[in-house]
Amino acid sequence: MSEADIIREKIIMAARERFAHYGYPKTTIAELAKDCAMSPGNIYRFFKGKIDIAVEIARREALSAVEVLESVLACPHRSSRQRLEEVIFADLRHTYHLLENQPKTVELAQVVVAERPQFQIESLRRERRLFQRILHEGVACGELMTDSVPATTIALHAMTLKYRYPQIFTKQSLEELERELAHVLSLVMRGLVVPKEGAPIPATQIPEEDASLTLR
Amino acid sequence: MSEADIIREKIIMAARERFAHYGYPKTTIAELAKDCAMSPGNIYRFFKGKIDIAVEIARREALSAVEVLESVLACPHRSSRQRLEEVIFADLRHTYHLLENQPKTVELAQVVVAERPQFQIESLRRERRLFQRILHEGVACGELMTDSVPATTIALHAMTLKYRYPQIFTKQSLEELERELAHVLSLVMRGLVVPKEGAPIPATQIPEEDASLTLR
DNA sequence: CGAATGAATATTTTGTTGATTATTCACCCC
DNA sequence: GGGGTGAATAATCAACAAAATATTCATTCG
Repeated sequence: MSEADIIREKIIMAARERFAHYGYPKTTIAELAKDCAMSPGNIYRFFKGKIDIAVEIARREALSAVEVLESVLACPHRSSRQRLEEVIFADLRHTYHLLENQPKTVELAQVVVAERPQFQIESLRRERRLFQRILHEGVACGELMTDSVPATTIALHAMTLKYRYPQIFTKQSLEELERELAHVLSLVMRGLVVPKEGAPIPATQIPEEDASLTLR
Repeated sequence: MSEADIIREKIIMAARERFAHYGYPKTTIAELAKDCAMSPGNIYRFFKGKIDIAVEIARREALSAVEVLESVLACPHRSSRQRLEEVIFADLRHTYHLLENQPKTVELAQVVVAERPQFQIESLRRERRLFQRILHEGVACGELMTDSVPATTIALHAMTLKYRYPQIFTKQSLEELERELAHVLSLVMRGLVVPKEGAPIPATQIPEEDASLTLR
């Protein structure tokens, strides 16, 4: 790691602290500079502007969130259906807890999205890719059936939109949202899962909160 | 209709005009009063406040929108599946066109919802009831299958959320949204429709724009 | 000469004031 | 006295000024 990268990290760490404690707008470049024992001007040798520091922090946050979700893929003894369901539930819980407990992190994300719409598009794309991989696997091993994996991915993603931005739409509690999501998934799975020997497709069960899937 | 009701109507009509032309915030009570050849104070004998005039207008708008959708119920020669699909497509198109062509109407709705959150809850409830009726019929006549009509209603409603507030989430064109919605509905219907004699459940076709289902 | 500074400038936010507008109410009219 | 008025008051908005902050860049430092 080059000298420059180390300084860059230092700035990011200082910003992470301040953004988390006081929020993005209340954090000034002058303060950040002081934290890093440098002049305000010097910050600009490492970042084009204040917003770019926020973008980098939000990008890492988003990447680590998807990585956690990806651990579901590696986990054996789970059907494709279970994987899909667990990923979607984990996502709901993660966002819900963020909204509840880390308002400053959410605020940061909102500022970044407002300034850089591309950021959200890419985050959503990453998540869709995860869905798509699970669907692909499921079709390959005969657990799932679909005409078109890409089309089903988009449909699945659109159908679960509400559970990706909870609280924005409703004031429902996490419990309500989970119950509702279970119904949504039950319905979807009836059209997606290959039935086993005449047995009907069972309803979705709300999975256990898995600590390893809970961020932070 | 009592004398008071007639005056009330006069105020509503005048407000409708002005709200549509100049928007809610730019319309003053004084102007409204002048339009109705009365004093500003007299308006308050018919409405508790300015916002209540907007609520009444929005309420009528919402009721007439649902009424138009209800005409699908009366229409014969259509399966329950078709009815559900047509209602959801009509809703998407209606909202999309509103957003595109009647920004002032949308603004009015936003003001009302901001001030009276209950308004939105009730509008959504009305729509859900419509879904529920179609589902009920479909189950009764053996076209649809579900464990629980109420649960499926809620699920269906949640899954199609994106198409009820298009443009708010994405910048997709109506054509894209319709294609996407068709995929969503295809997937859902596979879990909802009773198959006919071993024949697979066909994919959803994007219905014709039906002039009688297009408001205004 | 590249790295860093901090004063100078541009932009954004905040605060203040005056004007506009919503709402009330004491009073009038038929 | 029910139906209405319009001036008085309260609340909100808009325009502007002041302050704070982001960003730049000529200059200094090592």
